[in-house]
Amino acid sequence: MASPLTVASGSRYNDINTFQQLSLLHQSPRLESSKSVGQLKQFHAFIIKTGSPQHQTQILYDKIISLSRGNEIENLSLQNPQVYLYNFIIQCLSNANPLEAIALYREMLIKGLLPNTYTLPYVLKACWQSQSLRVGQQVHAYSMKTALLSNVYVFNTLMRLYAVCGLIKAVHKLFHFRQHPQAQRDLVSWTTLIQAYVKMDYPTEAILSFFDMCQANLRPDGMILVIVLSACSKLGDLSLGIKIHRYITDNHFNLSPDVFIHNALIDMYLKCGNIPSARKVFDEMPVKNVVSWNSMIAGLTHRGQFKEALDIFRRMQGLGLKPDDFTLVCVLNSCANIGWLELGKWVHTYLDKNHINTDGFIGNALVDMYAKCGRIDQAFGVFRSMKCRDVYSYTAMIVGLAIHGKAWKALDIFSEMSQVGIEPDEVTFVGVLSACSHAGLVEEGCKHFLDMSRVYNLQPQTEHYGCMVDLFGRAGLIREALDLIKSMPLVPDAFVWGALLGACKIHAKVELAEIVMENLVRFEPEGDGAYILMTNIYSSKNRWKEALKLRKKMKERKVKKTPGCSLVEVYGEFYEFRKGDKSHPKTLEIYKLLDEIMHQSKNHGYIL
DNA sequence: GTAGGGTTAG
Repeated sequence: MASPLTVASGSRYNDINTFQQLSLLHQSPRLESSKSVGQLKQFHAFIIKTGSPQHQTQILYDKIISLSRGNEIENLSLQNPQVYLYNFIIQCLSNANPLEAIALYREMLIKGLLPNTYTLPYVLKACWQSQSLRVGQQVHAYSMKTALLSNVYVFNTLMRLYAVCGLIKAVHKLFHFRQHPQAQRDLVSWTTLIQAYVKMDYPTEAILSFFDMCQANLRPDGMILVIVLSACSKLGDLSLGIKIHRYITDNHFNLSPDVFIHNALIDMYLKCGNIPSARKVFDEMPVKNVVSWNSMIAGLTHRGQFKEALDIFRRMQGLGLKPDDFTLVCVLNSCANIGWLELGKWVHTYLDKNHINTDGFIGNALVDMYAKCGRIDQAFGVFRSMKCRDVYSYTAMIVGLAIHGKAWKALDIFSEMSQVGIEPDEVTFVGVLSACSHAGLVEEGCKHFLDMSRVYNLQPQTEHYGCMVDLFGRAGLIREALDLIKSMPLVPDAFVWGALLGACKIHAKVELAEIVMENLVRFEPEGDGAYILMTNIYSSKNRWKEALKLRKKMKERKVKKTPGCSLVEVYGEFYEFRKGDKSHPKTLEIYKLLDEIMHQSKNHGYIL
């Protein structure tokens, strides 16, 4: 006779295959009249098979509780009907109501029922869902006492608990613990270990474990290769990535249509800086999904290829594919970087039209886009309309206000941030300090710089020292700027020396500039900024000989001057202009208009 | 009836 569990995939319920029908089923009296565990099992299997939404399992749970209070349980032929029912209910609740699931597990123990290898994985899942690590550790102890830990499902789920809680040492210890060698380790155990390393930012350990796994004669599957590729991405190790790619192609475990592998390859090639290979995988993959497009767009954005990223987005739209949150965040990021306000506004309208929630990533990206595209008021509007604001939202707003020279407003937002209890991070302080420096707020800048370590336990990095040097330098406090550099616990880098050289230019400190210049060239031998700035300093003092000498030195050292470039977008078309550029067909009209703007600016009192 | 996958920000 067939087991009742096979019925769900058999003939009896084949006609029921949608959630709507499932929901009707729950409202029908059929379940109420289920008087045997056999029928319950059928429903159970059915619900698991169809992935019923949580509110429906809640309905089922209530019904089962009422059933189990009846006498039917006593008449059942199952070995352990009560444990079975508890397992089932705990499983149903482990997502939607994990604390209740844990309470039921405790109830089982109090009643003297023995949890089995099915119970513990569900309870452990409830533990990470409800962040109940302590309970998880109790389950760990119980599993050792009862030898249930030797079951590979219990073992793997326990590893996952520690991985989800970020306890990488506990994951490692559990995996390698020699005192319970009876614990089986399968491909899932290795996957959990390797993924935990990747998630916790230990990509080298992930790769080493992968090699250990291969040594142990386990054959990797598609899932583990995806994780290993993401470790290569994190390492930026192209040659390793290529080796894994070759391994996949040579062994092609029927993986050729695996969209996950292809997406991971695209991400790996882009993060490792090989754009042509990423494009090749993308163009040749047989099946693409939205993540394939997102990986391309995100990867190109990450590499600073904003126009190319938006070209991919246009191709996606041309094919009528629907973008998701990831796509739109990347698109907004590219818009922010090239100043394409019109496309950014289009994304905003799209979000409104499709009733997409602008909290979280999307809202933060909108704030950043508007601020960087020069629309600080709109940025502020979006910021205020967000129901949930996090450290990223506040930072985007503060940095935006700093760029626009609205220092006091930036400081207001910063104090609002601490009032609502959101902790600033290092980037927030870059915004705060640069706001102070642009507005010449020396006292406020010093206070916030000291607060970083005193109040927020954040160690200033070279960017923060750079901001402070800039702040002192602009205010003419060269002595203070020099003292700060001398007191630095870090080696001053190009950011710091560059700020000081800028100050030398403003205040015409030629001798100091010469010393700073030497330092700066040591850090950035290929950079042209220091040479240009220094040449300008000599020229401003009419020391033409030195200026010429420096230009000659630049030539000798083969330092090339990067031409300044402006990017203007008109109706979706981009126009690039370089110094003295006369390549545009409407050059005459453009220069005429520029002259007019210069003239009017001078009339309004601007010094050009 | 149980466990493991890729892409996003300042």
